[in-house]
Amino acid sequence: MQTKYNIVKQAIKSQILDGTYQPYQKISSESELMKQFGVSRHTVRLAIGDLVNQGWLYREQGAGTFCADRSKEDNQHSVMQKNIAIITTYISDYIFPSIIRGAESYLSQRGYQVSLFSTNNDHDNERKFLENILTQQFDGVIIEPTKSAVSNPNINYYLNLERQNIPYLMINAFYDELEPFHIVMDEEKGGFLQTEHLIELGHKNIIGFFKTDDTQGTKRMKGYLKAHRKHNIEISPNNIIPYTTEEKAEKPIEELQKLLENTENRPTGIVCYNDELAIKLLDVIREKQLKVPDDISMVGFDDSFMAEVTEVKLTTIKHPQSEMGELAAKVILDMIKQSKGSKKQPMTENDLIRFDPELVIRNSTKAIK
Amino acid sequence: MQTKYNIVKQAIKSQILDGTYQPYQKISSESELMKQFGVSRHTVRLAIGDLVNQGWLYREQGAGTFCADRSKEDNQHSVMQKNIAIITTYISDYIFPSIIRGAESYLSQRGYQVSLFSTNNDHDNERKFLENILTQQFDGVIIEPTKSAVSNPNINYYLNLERQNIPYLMINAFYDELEPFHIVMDEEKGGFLQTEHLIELGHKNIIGFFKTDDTQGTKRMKGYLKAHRKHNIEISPNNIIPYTTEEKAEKPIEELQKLLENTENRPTGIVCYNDELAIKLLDVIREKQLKVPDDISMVGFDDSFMAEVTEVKLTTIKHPQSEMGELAAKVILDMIKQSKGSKKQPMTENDLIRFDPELVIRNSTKAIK
DNA sequence: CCGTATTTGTTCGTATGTATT
DNA sequence: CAATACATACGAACAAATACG
Repeated sequence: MQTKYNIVKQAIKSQILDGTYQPYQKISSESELMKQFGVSRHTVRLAIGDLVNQGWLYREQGAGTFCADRSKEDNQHSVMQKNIAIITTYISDYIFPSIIRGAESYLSQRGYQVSLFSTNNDHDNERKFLENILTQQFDGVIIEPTKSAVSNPNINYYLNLERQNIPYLMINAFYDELEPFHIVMDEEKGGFLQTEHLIELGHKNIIGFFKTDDTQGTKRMKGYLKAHRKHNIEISPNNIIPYTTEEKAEKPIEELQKLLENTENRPTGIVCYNDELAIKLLDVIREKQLKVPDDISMVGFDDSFMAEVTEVKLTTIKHPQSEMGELAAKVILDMIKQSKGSKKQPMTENDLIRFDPELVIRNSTKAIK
Repeated sequence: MQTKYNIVKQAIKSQILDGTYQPYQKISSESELMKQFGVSRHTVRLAIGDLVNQGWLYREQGAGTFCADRSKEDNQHSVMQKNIAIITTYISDYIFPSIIRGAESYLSQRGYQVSLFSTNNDHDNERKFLENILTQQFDGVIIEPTKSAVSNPNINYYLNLERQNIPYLMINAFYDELEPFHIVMDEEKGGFLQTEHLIELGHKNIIGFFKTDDTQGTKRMKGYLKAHRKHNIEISPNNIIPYTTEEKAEKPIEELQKLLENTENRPTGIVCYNDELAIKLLDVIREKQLKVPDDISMVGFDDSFMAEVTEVKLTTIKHPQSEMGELAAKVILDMIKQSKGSKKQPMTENDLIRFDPELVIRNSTKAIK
């Protein structure tokens, strides 16, 4: 017991216990302790190392060694695995697997474990998962909001996450009421680019298909309207076709069939909510013996693998997919670090990262004759 | 993570997890480890120190360092959440998201939490995840084997899962040496059906593209050969084109381009490893101004959404995807129940479930003139 | 039981790298 | 950019406990 490092250890521990060092307060640096106790640096490090392992102190490279806060010493976190939860709407949706991949690979390389939850766009499921996450020890949560355009009944659960100091961030969309940290695309600009591209090619009769139960769809629609206004093109209300998740399998197809039967005033351009829909509508157009892009131009959204799968390579908007996932992973780890670093950052500036959309021109669009 | 002491640490931990070191067994002495890893004693002691702190080892002065017994470790597991791990090769691969969805929805409805790991078809990653799973408290594991056709260096980890009484099952393929419970398709029959379909349509010159670093590919190839033999059709060795995961982006495309240049003896049928490849090869055929199915018939595999995405709707083999995931989830829960029910079932009968493949005929195949 | 070799424990010195302020 | 503080790594020495012939 009379080892030098043990003496140093006891001395430091005493100072913690008698309140000389308060939680989050910096203790003497290693070189100061060397002088104080007249021992080598190695000995000091041994002493501090033991105290760190026992949860009395924590070290920060470049900054110093600090007194830990043992007041909220819930569980045995020291040995616990680091856990991140990802809540998505649809696991097998064609975009989200890539986002998950980006996040999973970044996180697992850093020793985090990723748990996956899929709401199937149902608020009840979302609630169940949030309860789950609150009950357990998750270090952070990445959420793709369920039905982001309609009001969310689970707001309280998110507020509870904040209260429990569990960082979360939203991806693709976010609930307005919460003003959470979020990573999204500039959807409105995306919709604008889609539409303006067609307008610049001379199209005037442009149909827009938008899924309007998430904010992505409503914002893309806004961009569609904006492009029309900017170029002083009149919009027929019939040219906007909104649909919900439940209707997505049928309604857009039926509506397009109706529109194409009207031979005299047939639309020449189509703005699609995403590539998936574009591919489906392509089939409708083929059935009517029409050609893309000769008879009708169409623009997709997401630049998913689907864009290059058919004989018609889609003009579309680039979605950063896996980079977005990786960034989300990076940001959530930052947030975790900050939330553990004592005082909360006031989050003054814009709590968001917005990706700029980019038009990828392939051959589903063509200038009008 | 690439610090020397961390390398030593991981190496020792691996040997604990793969069973090289059993509880209470003495590990190499510090001086031996110094020689083994070519590092200083200080570094070795750092590594061992960490592992001691984490409860993997314990030291006895004068005697040595020993492997700890973690089996009867405290834990309030009874209150713990139920956890299932899923290890896949590629998260965003076009089939696997559906399988995961099936499993996730079944498991989460029953209060289990699903953790996801993606190996990117790399054995090192697989090992890392297995170590992870062994370290924590998982109730069961669903695994899509990485590079199932080549011998697996992580067998010891699977054996350790058994030793720790953690049930696991394999999906899509399995490692032969382990004889694990597994859920697969009858891949050979699938390959047979693909090929026989073309033969019955009068095709004789049929190219087969097979990814041969997983067992699915080699078995489908076997079916391809069997169909030829059954119908007494000679096989040119040049008609079989094997490729590995690493080559999949280039080799099949280049090989097909070469084959199509040979105008006098052009193949009339193509059997594809999967729909994804079929779609890619379709592009090659289009470039050569040839038509599917008029000039060339092709058969895909998996009946994924890709099969109906182009103007040519693929004839393909139906893959049960999400049902397979759900079944895997069901079975793993059964296995967990059994493993907790004291005595092990002898697993007498066939420890497997095999899905029967089914041909889906669309319009990428046509009788030869 | 003794003595010696082995093995871990403690301590010092030195040097270089990397993160923070 | 420079100074500061912790992180990693090498080398050396002696102490204390243990194993074993």
